[in-house]
Amino acid sequence: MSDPSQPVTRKTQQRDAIRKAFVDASRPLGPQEVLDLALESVPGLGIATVYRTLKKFLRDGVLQIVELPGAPNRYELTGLDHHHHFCCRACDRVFDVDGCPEQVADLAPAGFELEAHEVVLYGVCSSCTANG
Amino acid sequence: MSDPSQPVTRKTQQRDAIRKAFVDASRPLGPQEVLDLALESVPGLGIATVYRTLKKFLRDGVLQIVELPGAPNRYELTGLDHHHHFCCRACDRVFDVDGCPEQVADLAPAGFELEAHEVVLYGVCSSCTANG
DNA sequence: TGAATAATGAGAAGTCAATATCATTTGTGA
DNA sequence: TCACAAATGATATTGACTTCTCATTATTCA
Repeated sequence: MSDPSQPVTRKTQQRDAIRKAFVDASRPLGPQEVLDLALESVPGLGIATVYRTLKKFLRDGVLQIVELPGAPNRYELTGLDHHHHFCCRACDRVFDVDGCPEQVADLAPAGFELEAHEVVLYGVCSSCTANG
Repeated sequence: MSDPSQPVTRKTQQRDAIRKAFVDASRPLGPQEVLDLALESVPGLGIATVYRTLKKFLRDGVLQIVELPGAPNRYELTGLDHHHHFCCRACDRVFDVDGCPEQVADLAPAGFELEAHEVVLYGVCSSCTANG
């Protein structure tokens, strides 16, 4: 479990706050969003620590990257069921979407080896629809 | 047809070569790919001209942007039928994929307004499969 | 509690795609 | 052919996101 090439991990307020941000949000978060949310728990938290922690959580398998077209990377907790994402064009937040169109696997041209796929929905989320 | 806010458009070797690159390739191209392909027609072509021309072609409706997760923008000719894209992880080229999973429209959560969607396939293209 | 050292915060520095600058070249209509 | 202005090529610059540096702080365990 311990990797001798990595220093011993300590438990810190900052890391707890960052982990908590993901658990509470239940949606993919970008670095700035993580900072904004975690600042509520740890005033003074810096963006550098957010980036460092995201990187560490990736290494540790706590988080995984969510890449979206034309947008900076988001991060989400690992271990979720296969799902896709909805980007709200009004608030720029990203939400999880359950399910997956089965025919996706049939789209690949003949002779192409399909290894993975992404489905990204765009529109307006329910809270923006209500408030907008 | 002519926009008085824009200078008179001239016909140049460079623009012809860039347009030709898209027609010949029949797939989305990134700026560097465009440069590489168009250099065969116009030695000395610069990357700045490629960017300028892509922007102009976007304004003119000749090209449209293809945004892909975690990758720089590609561009493709407008007027194609609705389609999606396949990214080859070996050669990093992007190919068009005909068709669309119909159930995509059903994925959006209740209360969310779906306006558009993207489907991106990842894998190995046929030529890389053959040569790899 | 105290030494060792991991972690942090602030700001500098790096990356990389995309844009701006400017002297030179080239296309176009007269 | 000429004169004007659009277009180009080389390069500097921007802008955003991310990483690095280093002095300081905080955690851990003997």
